[in-house]
Amino acid sequence: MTDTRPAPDAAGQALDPQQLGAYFVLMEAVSLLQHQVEQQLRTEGDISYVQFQLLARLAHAPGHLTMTQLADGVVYSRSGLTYQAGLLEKAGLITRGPSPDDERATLVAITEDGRALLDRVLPGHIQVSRSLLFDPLTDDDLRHLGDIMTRVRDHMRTQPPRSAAPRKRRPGPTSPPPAATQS
Amino acid sequence: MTDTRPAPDAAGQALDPQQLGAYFVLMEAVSLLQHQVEQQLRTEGDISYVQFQLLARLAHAPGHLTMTQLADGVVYSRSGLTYQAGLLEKAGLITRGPSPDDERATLVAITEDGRALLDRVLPGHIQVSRSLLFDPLTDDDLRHLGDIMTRVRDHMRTQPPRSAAPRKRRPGPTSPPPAATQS
DNA sequence: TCACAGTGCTTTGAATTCGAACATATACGG
DNA sequence: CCGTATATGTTCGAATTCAAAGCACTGTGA
Repeated sequence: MTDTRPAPDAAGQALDPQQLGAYFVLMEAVSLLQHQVEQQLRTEGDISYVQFQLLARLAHAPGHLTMTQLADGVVYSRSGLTYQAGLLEKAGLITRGPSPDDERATLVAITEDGRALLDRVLPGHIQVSRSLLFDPLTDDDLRHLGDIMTRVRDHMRTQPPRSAAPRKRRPGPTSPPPAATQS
Repeated sequence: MTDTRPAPDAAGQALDPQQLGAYFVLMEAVSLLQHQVEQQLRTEGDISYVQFQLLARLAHAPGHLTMTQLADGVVYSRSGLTYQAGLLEKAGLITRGPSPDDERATLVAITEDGRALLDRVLPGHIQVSRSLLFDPLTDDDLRHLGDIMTRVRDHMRTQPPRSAAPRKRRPGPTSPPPAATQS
């Protein structure tokens, strides 16, 4: 076998096969889960997983949310959100209106129909998740999994800019050259 | 099924809030991770995550793989794989050829250029994964995560057929299939 | 040999997604 | 008060994805 394994640049360690394996199996399992979940949502509520996420976040939000807040919460590009919001508004599941404070902002809220749809699909959604994800896990596994992923999520949320924000507020300790975009 | 009618608002659900939380945070964290990883692969190797997965699987495979084997391994529709294989072949990263045994089968293999590309992007790929995923985790966390997701993956792999849309059991209005679905 | 079901892959059409460019609105410095 | 930079949302074009339909081959039974 050709062992073409060039030593990684400077800082390179031989990659932990255990880390690599955990990472790959994580991505694979989530992909599988997402496919099944998507199919379930489409069958029962005729919505996609993204739309489900949007509705769920709006349902849990206190009042209205701006488009950017919503996109950030769901890990989504703003243009993609515009598209989905158009669909959801046309379906009567959400409302879009101007903000009294900022003329440029658009406030989004869920409608009663949206809440009803969410309530209708949620049980089945949970059932699928349970049979695929929770079934082979013990309570301890589940607690550990939630704990682990929460830490990972929080860690990632502090690191990178999301959606398309070039620089909202980025206290980067090692990013002095913001690539002077001046003319 | 019919008595599951909890209050629409938060709180009272027959659904485990802990399960739900673990599930949601899992999906969110993986989404974030995938976005970052995708960006890294695009920057360093000008490939998508799917293409990276395909190359990685081919690199680890003993010889050639059929399209279906490859699609199943990567959680992918076969038509989508045709598209990506076309791109990868055009880029000279893989080869497609007929099978000596089955005329209808297409055997796929990675080229030297493909291996070289993989070796070039892998270190950066691992670095991103490490800084985002492994960094906030202990070795024990990582071991547990790999174990958990492996079990979940295996569990899901036994349940539903992926990619290969079961054309075997066509639920036609006539001629009920006489079962006996054996491999 | 022939018909027919089963398998492997590709083509097609529609839907979804993102990044870049755009129009508008706000904040800041002079 | 103007001029520039920044923020917000939308539009546009390109890329990607999937399911359904189609084509080609295989294997089995009559």
